[in-house]
Amino acid sequence: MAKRYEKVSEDVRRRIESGEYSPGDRLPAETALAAEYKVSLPTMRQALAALQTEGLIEKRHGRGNFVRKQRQRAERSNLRHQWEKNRARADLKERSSTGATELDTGLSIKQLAFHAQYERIQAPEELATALGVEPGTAVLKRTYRTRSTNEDEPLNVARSYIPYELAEQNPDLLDESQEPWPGGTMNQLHTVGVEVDRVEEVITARPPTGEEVEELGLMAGVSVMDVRKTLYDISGRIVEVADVVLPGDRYAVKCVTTLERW
Amino acid sequence: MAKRYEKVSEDVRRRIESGEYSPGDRLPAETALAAEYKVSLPTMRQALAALQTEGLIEKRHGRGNFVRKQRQRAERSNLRHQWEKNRARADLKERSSTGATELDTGLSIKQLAFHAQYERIQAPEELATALGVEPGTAVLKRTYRTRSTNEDEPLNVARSYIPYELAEQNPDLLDESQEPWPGGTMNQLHTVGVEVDRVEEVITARPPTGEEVEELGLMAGVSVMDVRKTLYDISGRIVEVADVVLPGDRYAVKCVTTLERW
DNA sequence: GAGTGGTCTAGACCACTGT
DNA sequence: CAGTGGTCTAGACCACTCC
Repeated sequence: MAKRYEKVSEDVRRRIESGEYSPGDRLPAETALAAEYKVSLPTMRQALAALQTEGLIEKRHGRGNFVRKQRQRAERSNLRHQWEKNRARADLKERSSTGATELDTGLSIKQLAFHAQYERIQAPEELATALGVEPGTAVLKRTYRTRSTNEDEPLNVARSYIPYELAEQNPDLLDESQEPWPGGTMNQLHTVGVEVDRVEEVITARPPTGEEVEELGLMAGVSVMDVRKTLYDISGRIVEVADVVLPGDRYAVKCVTTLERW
Repeated sequence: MAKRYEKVSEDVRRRIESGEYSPGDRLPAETALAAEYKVSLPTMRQALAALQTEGLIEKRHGRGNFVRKQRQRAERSNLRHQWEKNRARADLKERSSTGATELDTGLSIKQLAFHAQYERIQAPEELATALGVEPGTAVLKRTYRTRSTNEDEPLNVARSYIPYELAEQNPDLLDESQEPWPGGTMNQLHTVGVEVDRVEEVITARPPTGEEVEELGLMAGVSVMDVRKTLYDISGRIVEVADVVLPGDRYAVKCVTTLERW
């Protein structure tokens, strides 16, 4: 009943969990393992691929198979929205001091490299629905890439969409060279008279696309979280929709809900 | 530069996205595709495996490879907590009418099959930290499995942990035959004098373990979300910790944050 | 039983890593 | 250069699904 590669991967898993190999250790070469378990090389590789998918080992071309270390996760809490709103009306000096991503990661502003790209697009079907506008409406699309300068691995990619009609009320908002904008989106919206009332975030999980594996430097066998954030102003109008892609092994999303008292 | 299996999977992806094959359609047999692309069968299979990992196709043993349909997602909103708290003090009739999972899925209470299992355990290290108690403290562990009676696929698995000291104040809370408890955990806690003040949920994403693939009937190439929920009462004490595993292709987690007004 | 995908083998050759 | 994993082949045989 049990397939050979399953038996093999079970045994290797057992050996890792028993501590015979610790996080960071290199496993014996695939040829050596194949000989030890008396299976062909492709079968051995299938067994190891299963462990990689589970996130237990990490394959490094030309170097070996390594027991994976548990990474420390950055935590992205929804409390950041109140924090950001509070800062939206603060003075320039305070707004410049730190941003929301630094809050998540615990890194200082100098350890984060930041790249923004602006574009004027016409809203396709799905986006128009999300923004509550007619398809084809002009929208300011902003693409952000955040990297840590220590590790060269990127942290996340975000795409933000704002009705063009809203953004053009302040020409500075159309200029990508102003990034990183001190005080973030909440301050930007404040400059065009918008007060944000409610933030809705919808989180889903899926395997990364091949493109994202490249872009985010992901290991095979890692999931990503899609976070779609929708900002409503105090009149109930949607003022921003943003899609953030977070590596599943490096991020946790925290959602704090305070309940009404009895 | 480009590997053959990548070229092949790219082309098949293009053909699917162009609409040559629609969701639900069967692709040609692997042997036929291998011949068409002039690659060996294993290479063809590697190309298809990549598309499976991306969630684009679904392999069905003995039947063929099918273009995957986008499933409808159940949405698990944090508004459910306020909703549940409001019902915790309602009368039995109202509490019995429907529960939080029905709220998420839009299914009626009769379409959901429910299985609960209770256990008294001693808190291991990690759990003790999460509950804010000493390791070894007695804890009531409750395992819930929810299935839809239409589709035979299970919806989710949840494990809940409550300090035993708290649960034993009401003997009914120790009896698994009382499940499904009308009014849910918030009502259960209410019977021992606890008012919940704050809910914290931490969401992470990862590939499923082999066990979960079995248990939740997942396809290979699907991610799962781990939701760790922590309930605080009005004195700041932790009264429940729960771990929920949600299939990434069938669930979305929604987090609504209402901000203070200027 | 015919057709499909799943497992497994034995071995060739390529690409990356470190010395 | 030696050692390691990555790609690819050609083909045998097994397991599942449907008619």
